[in-house]
Amino acid sequence: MKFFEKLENVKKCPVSYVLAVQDTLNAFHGKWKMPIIGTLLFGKKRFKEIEREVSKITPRMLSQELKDLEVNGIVTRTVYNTTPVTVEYELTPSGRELHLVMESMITWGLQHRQTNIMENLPALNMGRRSA
Amino acid sequence: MKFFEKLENVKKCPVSYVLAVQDTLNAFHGKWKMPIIGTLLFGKKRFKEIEREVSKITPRMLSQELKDLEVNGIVTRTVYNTTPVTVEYELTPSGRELHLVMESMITWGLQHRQTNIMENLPALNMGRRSA
DNA sequence: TATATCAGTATACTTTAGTATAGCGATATC
DNA sequence: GATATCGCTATACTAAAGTATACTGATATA
Repeated sequence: MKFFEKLENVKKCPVSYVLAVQDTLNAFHGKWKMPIIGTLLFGKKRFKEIEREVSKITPRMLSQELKDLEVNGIVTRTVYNTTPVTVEYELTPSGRELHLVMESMITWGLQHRQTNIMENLPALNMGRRSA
Repeated sequence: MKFFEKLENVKKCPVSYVLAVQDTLNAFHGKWKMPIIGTLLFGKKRFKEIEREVSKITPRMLSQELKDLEVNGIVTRTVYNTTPVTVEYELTPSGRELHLVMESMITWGLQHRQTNIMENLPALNMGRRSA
């Protein structure tokens, strides 16, 4: 995927690429999906486990986001007929592949901080996203 | 950056990585930053040019997002002393590097659609983000 | 009998994000 | 003299995202 290496090629950027980017941003959309996916990269987890590990999330938000991720093919939900009921959430293969996107984000983020931390510290206080 | 290749390593994931991911998501945060960055990958542009090329954006949002991107070190703003005044927006080197993140998003998005389009079409209607 | 756990849902609320519309002052064109 | 362009800002609004708090029913533990 070296398509953008020649910047002229950006002009040939097809609609399907725009949709692909949108889908990816959607996977991380909102305040909670990233930490949820992050914790599930460690392995499958139950509802209450995720709730405990994702700091400050309410059950309402967790429930909503897990449904969203399920509908979008990023996690699977499995109910076990125990008492009380056990529900396990696990990343799909596609969901697990998100770690590649996260790696590119880590690379960019680290580089960006390095090149900006000298000149304009205030830049890094932007974080609308940070609670 | 093969850190996550061994999944056990995820457990060692340092705080700086979390911040890096947050910074990157921040760069794309909201409805408009992605299309703005996208259009600026073609080269530097003036305010009105961007307004024309990013469909349906209002000057209020464009102004706000450009400020945000500037403060975050992703675009530069240059004022030329012409009449009427000319203002040019351009991606910083760091901003240009975002195309790597976008590539990984394209790769994931295309793959994800391929593996999901057979089984559950409804999944791809999720798009909260799409206007 | 009282309390806790499981996986959530219900209701009401606050905060943040985005939209709609109008306007600025200087200059250039009709 | 009327209108258009430049790069925005001001005000008022709607819609979306997120929070707070309480609650469910079955079971297990104290």
